[in-house]
Amino acid sequence: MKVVFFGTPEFALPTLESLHSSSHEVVLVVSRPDKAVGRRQIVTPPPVVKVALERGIEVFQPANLKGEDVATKLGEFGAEVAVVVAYGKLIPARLLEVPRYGFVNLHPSLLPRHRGPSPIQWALVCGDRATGVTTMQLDEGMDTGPILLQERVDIDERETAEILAPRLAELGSGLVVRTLNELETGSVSPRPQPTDGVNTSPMLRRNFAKVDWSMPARQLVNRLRGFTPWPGLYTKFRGGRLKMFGLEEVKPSPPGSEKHGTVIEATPEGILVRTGRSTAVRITEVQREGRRRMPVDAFLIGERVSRGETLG
RNA sequence: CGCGGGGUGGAGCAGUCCGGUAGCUCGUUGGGCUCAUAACCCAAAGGUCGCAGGUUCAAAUCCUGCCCCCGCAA
Repeated sequence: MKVVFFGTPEFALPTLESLHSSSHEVVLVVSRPDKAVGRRQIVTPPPVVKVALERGIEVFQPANLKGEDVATKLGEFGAEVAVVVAYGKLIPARLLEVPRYGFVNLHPSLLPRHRGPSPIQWALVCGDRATGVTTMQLDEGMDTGPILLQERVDIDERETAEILAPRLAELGSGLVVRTLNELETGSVSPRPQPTDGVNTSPMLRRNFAKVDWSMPARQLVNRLRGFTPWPGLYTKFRGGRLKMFGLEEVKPSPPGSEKHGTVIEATPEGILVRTGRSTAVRITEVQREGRRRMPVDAFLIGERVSRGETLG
């Protein structure tokens, strides 16, 4: 099939690559405009654009999809199907009818769970033991379209979004190719999403990174897993930010009734901090502003932290 | 030119404003104490103070340029 690919960040790369080397033909890549990126604010094309150009695929980066030219473009390139993987903007309903096979979307969750913009992260934050990838037919709603294929994976207890995302990207790339194959042969048909277990999660925000020590330990650990590498998790420490990279639940919970965020103990093993519902966490890896990331024993040599000090 | 912090023995930091023999904690090595120890005591080794240039009698410290790391913001 002639495919128009909509995608922007790294997550979309495996699917683009898989399609490119499949029996289908990627005739056009639609991506978001270049933007200023990094510490120096250098205007850079999205990952998908870089790869598309390397593969000699035509690229289109409209500021928005509302204009007439997008539908025209799809027609021009003879698109039979559009594949959307983390494009970054809602596809206007008007466009959905243009390709014969419509728009196929890869969504990295087991829909209808974790609809919305950051399903991988929220699966971790929620402490899910499994997640997956879903291909679906886009409709005018937000991740509400009928399901085509779905594949489930277990989540490792220590896994972070940084590890899980590429795993799902890889898994999803295969699923997308399979979906197109089956659409072509007519061996798959869209079925409506179950009405049970619907759940929509919000976009991750920068301010989620500030730790709320009144949350129970387990939840904080899960948030760190989901928020790695972005937006991360930090607390206030002596007037600056202290990013946390290693966090574990302390079990059994040490007794005591300190206020949330109080240091119970600081040893080379870690900084024990009181958290919600009488739980506690152990911080094992940190990074101060302007400093390098380091294990907590190294941190404690330069910064004397003692019991009773409060964080946050 | 988006804002800002940092680069000092193996590790983490202080010293830089107000130039004048490089310091702290940890680690390492040797010795001691001890039934014993990751604990304690004593001693030692280990540094072109990111790189280059400049000012000065004298530069980690002041000036200029460059490299690298990081926080914020996007």
